[in-house]
Amino acid sequence: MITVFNSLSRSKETFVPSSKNHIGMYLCGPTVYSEAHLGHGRTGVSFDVIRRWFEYRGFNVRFVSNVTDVGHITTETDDDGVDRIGQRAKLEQLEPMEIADKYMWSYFQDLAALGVKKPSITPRATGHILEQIEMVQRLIANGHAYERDGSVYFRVRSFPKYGHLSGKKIDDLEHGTREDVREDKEDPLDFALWKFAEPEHIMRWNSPWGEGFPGWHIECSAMALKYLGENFDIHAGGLDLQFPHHEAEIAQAEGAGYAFAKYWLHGNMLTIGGEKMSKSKGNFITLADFYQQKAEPMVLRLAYIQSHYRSIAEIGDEIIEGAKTALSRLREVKRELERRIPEASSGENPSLEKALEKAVTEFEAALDDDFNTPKGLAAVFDLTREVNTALTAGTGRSSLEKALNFYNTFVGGVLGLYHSAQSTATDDAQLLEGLMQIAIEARGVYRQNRDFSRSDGLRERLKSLGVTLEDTASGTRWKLEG
RNA sequence: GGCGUUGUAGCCAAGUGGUAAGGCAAGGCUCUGCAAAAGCCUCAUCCGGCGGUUCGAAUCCGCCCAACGCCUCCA
Repeated sequence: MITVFNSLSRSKETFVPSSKNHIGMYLCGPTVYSEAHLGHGRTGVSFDVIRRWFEYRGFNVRFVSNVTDVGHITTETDDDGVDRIGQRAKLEQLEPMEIADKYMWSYFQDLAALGVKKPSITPRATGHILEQIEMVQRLIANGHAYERDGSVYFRVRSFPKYGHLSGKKIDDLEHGTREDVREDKEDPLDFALWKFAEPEHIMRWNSPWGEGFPGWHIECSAMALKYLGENFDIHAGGLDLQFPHHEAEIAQAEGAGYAFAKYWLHGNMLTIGGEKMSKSKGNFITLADFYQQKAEPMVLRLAYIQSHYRSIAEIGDEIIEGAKTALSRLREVKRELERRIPEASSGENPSLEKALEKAVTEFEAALDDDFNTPKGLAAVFDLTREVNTALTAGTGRSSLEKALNFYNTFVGGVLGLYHSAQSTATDDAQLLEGLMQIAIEARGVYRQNRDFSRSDGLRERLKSLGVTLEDTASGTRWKLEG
């Protein structure tokens, strides 16, 4: 039984899928007008693990995650509000669509490096203009929307549930709203479904209301309904999208007469120096820079997973350093299992069997409980100590095989921590292995002759190239980095 | 101003009524030619502060302090 924290009820609920073994899940993706940063990575990884957990539990997940490639206006109230994609296009002297494509692909690449699985479907807003127009028409017909000078607005007051998801009262909102509102709206709360395109606006489409472009919120409603149908299971996104984006999505979908998502999941933000990392604050670190300057992607993935997806997470250098060591521990135990299993004596190792049973039980309970990855990791590390002890004894092959299976299933399959970025070509890997054997043999001769200055010198030179040698009872082995 | 979240060891982070998981760092030890890896041991009488409820609270209630988030584009 899986329990999920549903933002709609603000409490943990038993997850009841809409059909026995199929789950529909929608995740709001980014607007692709600049490089993805650590925050995008966190949301990607959080919901990737959640998706993988559902799959582990036997569900077939249709995971839809969009990319927003229409440039939306920065502020609705401001006349000098700019279209971010258009602005960037001018800056880089490219077509708006070139900007969208450029950053969409870099986003995919940065997330793929983190081991985030591809969505089942990645719809783009510009590819669903018709669906959005149709939805706006339905909203007008239902009395939830109205047209003004080529723009169409959602009539927030016509949808009493507006504010439920984020726990906001419409009347409180109004007080906080700035007074410099566009006069063409009936109510300052109303939001745009379709915007009239000023002559200088490049991205524009024909519509029943003239040339314009869709509002930000409508794409997700339209695309989620198109690919997941009514009443799908999960709608997810960053907490910063809860209001107004998700609130608007619900209003649009239900206002148009459709049932919408049953569970709303929100991932929390990342902070840097105690402050939220965001594009608007400019205090972000891009994923690409992180990989280049700080650590490999898997270190970041582990750092993310070490905190719960609903908690605020601070990503500092100390955490990254810690994650490096912890990741290496998880990799080493798996490698050592693979090395030692062929030569281990057959049979079971009773204490390891017991530890395995405990680890599986605890890991499953942790992930079933609103995807508690830090708790799941604790179970993994507890087991790791037991496995290393068993490896020293070198007995119980069948137990060691079970342990290896644990790492592959949970650490690799569910947590996704064994994804390797460096896809060294097979030929190169074989060459490297061969060369290393020669180096190790040569050093072995020095060691046999007790010529330690030479053997240590060799080890140092390899170390400076990023190759570490370890002398063990069963011979010398090597690994890259660290 | 409105709504909300958080405060657990040097750092990160679970726990959320029954007496403090896990990771990193630090110190000691075992093994080893040395190193690394691995293992063992140590490392919060205490969970922002003050009161209250209870046989019993980090966990529930109240007040206070601090930080952060949303209310505007944002994962």
